Amino acid sequence: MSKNIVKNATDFCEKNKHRLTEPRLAVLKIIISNKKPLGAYEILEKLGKVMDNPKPPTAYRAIDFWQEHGFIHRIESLNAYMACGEDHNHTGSQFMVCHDCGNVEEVHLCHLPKDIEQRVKSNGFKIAYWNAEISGQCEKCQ
Amino acid sequence: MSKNIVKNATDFCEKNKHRLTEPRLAVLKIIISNKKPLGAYEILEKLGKVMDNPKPPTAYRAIDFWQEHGFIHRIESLNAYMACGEDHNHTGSQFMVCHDCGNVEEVHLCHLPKDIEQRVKSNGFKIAYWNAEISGQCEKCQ
DNA sequence: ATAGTTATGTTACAGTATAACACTTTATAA
DNA sequence: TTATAAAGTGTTATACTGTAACATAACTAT
Repeated sequence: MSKNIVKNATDFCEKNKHRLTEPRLAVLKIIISNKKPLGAYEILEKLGKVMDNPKPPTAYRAIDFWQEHGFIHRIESLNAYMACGEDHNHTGSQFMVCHDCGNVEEVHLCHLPKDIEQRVKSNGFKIAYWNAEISGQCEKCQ
Repeated sequence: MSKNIVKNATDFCEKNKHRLTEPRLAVLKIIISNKKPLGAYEILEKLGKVMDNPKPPTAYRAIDFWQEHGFIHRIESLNAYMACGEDHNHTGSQFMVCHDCGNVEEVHLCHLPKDIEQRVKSNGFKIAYWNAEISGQCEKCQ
């Protein structure tokens, strides 16, 4: 599973002539190997166990890179990042966030639900992508 | 319109025995009187024209107060706050965010769209509220 | 080889948010 | 009616999150 993401990322970089550099690979692995979303400075700290004294921009650049290309998502309400749970590339992301245990699970929907789409289109708005965060209690915490 | 919100807020405070203090009222008015969402430090700066040298917690406390009670919403992707565009109280908020002009418009949907609800329920997740930010281009910017 | 491009290393700082504690105001009730 | 509790503010300091800017290195393609 994690291996699969790394494989996909490697292929992606080759195909698109992006460099799979040390900080990029390390940051991706750190994010993949955590079930819960990680803050940038948590990532940076873990990165420090693998690189010599990395600075914030090193972490942020790698985070931005993977995010731009859809391998990780940012959970806005937590200022945190986690691996994309889908196997295909997509911009925009939807999550269930458990406010008891902090677990976050992706609920990806390829298409904007009709109800919203209708409302948005009636405003003449042209959708690029959409993010949603659904807060509540996960099954385990009930 | 703005008057209406202040009226609603005043009534709300009376009914619920919350105090409509100077910083609270001033912050609400500042947010109401701006069409676009404002950052906390923008609010703080404007607050400084009405109060003597207010500090961040003064602004944040008032912001948190109105947000908790549904009078304003936070736009996570912008770290900014704007008045609720609906006339009724609701937690959770949905917005269209124009990435050209920066305008933000509320598209409130009382109920979570069926597609999402189904996905979420199939995960055994209990929804408390949900936020969405739809990015794209507003009508004017096309 | 050399130029152009992509990416990193580093310093410094900007922007966002909160902990903690002393003080004031308001409501409650002994 | 004063004492007490509860709600809210003032203030200092600091924590957390993110980026600008510039020098250097590593690939790419002639």
